[in-house]
Amino acid sequence: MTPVNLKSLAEQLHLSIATVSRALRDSHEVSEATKERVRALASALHYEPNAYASSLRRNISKTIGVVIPKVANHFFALAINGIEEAARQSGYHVLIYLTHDDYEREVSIVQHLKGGRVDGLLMSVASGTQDFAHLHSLKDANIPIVFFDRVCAEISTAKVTTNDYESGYQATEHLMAAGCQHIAHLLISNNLSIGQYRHQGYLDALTAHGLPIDEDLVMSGVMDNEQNVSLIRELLLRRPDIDGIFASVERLAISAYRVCHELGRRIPEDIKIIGFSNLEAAALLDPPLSTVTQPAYDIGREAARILLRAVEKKKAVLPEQSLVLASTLFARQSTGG
Amino acid sequence: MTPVNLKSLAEQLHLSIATVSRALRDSHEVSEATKERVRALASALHYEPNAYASSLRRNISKTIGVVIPKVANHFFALAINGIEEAARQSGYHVLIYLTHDDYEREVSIVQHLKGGRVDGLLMSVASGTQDFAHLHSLKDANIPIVFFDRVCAEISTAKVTTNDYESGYQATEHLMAAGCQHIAHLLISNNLSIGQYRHQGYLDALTAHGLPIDEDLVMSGVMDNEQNVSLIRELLLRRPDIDGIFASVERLAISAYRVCHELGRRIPEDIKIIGFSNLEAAALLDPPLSTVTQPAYDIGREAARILLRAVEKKKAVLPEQSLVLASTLFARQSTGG
DNA sequence: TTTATTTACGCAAACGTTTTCAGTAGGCGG
DNA sequence: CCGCCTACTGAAAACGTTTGCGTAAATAAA
Repeated sequence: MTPVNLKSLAEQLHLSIATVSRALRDSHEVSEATKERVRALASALHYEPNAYASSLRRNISKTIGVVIPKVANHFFALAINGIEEAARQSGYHVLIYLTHDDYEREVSIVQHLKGGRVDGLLMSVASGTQDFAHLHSLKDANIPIVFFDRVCAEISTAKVTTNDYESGYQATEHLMAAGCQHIAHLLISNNLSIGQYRHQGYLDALTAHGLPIDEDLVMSGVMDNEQNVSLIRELLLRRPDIDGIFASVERLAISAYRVCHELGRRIPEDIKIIGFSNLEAAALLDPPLSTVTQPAYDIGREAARILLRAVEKKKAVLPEQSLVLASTLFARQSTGG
Repeated sequence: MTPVNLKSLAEQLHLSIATVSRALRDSHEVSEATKERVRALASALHYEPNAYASSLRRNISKTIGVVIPKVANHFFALAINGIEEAARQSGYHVLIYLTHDDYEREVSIVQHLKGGRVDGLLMSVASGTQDFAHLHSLKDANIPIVFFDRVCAEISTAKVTTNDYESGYQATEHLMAAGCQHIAHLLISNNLSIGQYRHQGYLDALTAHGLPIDEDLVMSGVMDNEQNVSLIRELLLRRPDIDGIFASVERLAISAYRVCHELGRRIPEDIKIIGFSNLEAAALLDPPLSTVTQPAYDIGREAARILLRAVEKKKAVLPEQSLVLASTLFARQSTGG
């Protein structure tokens, strides 16, 4: 049971290792006849080049890392789909890491990745991340990084997002057009840039339409869903005047639904809800949920493409660049239909 | 800007490469004092060992591959979550590959993985896969494989599933208890073992309760959702006597909902529906969907644990072994409450 | 014919790590 | 003083691949 590697192939073909290697990489330095012989034997023996030897020698891993908070979330699942597609097309492999929105884990993951395991990194930062030293240090390790969705303003590199500000603005405007006067905003932990942009859209929309800004109507979600349900319940009980909810993240919209059902608030009669969401089943909810739907697959795919272009050109540091893909607002019954 | 590797560390410390390597791996052959010096410098310079050099030398990649049909599916998303957790705990990395239920892709992926990129493989087979040569050949490459959910009966190895037969039986029984007499079964492409088990449960439940078996009520889903909607519409129009639907895969339950809404069939008054599903929002659908919910996270985590144990022991081939984790039936309004 | 040039291949050195095998020094009993 | 053991360290050979350089033969240019 001799191993099937360049050496064994070379011996059987009475060629040197170098020639076999070159033949398999289709080098012009090898005659067509020889290439044919080599390829024939290689495929007969099911030769697969050792990825690690190749990576070590060429200092290229043909692998990208994807660091995201979670995967059990339709947005990220779709994004991974797009990433995998782009990677596959370019012959790259995809390593997945979940931070669970934990800063320590994020740091630890990034630190490990500097060992050369990946040629580049795609990332959506954890909501708890405030210090970006671990990300800065990637540049020293010559690893390009592209942020998607949850970008990091402090790092100058390429970023792919959706039009968070406009989407927040539109969603709020949509609620106002439906007659809402007291609109709550449920947002994700507020040190995330996307939360800030969406929130700014919400604020500006209110102001533009002459509604007062009331910070008491703004709620930051936490990690735990049950806790979010409690928080929303408290909010709705404390402020019975709330007649509209803008949830800028899917989980919070779902939690808001639960609370409304529980408290007997009718949607959309008593309270209207719109949420950022990629849920396929949004149209089947009771009632169908109006959504701002992000082009998650495209965001993932474009982020990966940008990263891969940089990797191929060995550009460790990407120019500050923002690609913004528009979200779509689907008006359904939860905002009056 | 000298690279920070064993060689540079050794030079700065006036030690040999060997000693530095041993110190970092906490070998007993190195004095505590030396270890301390080495560790101090290593962490000061943020030394990260080159994963590829290490993998090449030790013939161990500390990486497992996960090959699944898709990720934009709550079951697989949760499974990945469990897999990542188990892998992280053991210091392993996770490579993700999506087959999109395409046999050719599955073969190509598996073939590439034999290059030593992974120490082991977790897999849910594509629905189109009929030939298993590519999987058999993994044994030659010394790569252990563990199947989860969509297992492959032809390969003898460890498998982690849910109790598909019993779940199909229970779901069907649940519909009958709710008064259904003409129960359709929407199942995933029928060469998958899980589809067969669930279907057998359905059949046996019907027989056990004296209902006739009618093959015209059994529908195999396809890849495209829109096409599934058409198929279901045809079925319901052709057989207006259908008063219960057992969808043994989430997508088909969602599609069934769409068709019922479209055709004006009331759920549960006219037709009752239960589906395999991991959708968090199932309880918020219109009406709340009764589900058979699989322990997706646990399935992923346990499959990974079994695989990792084998990998650590360098057991390339795992004993035939089945771990069955029970699903839970949640009765909601779609079957009468 | 001689001299360039091309073509086709081999040698050997990397890449960074792990590990086997030796080797040195000091301590200790005899 | 000799031999031996222990404790530490170093030299060097792997792992499988890629690639700069050298070289022989074959072909083209002069």
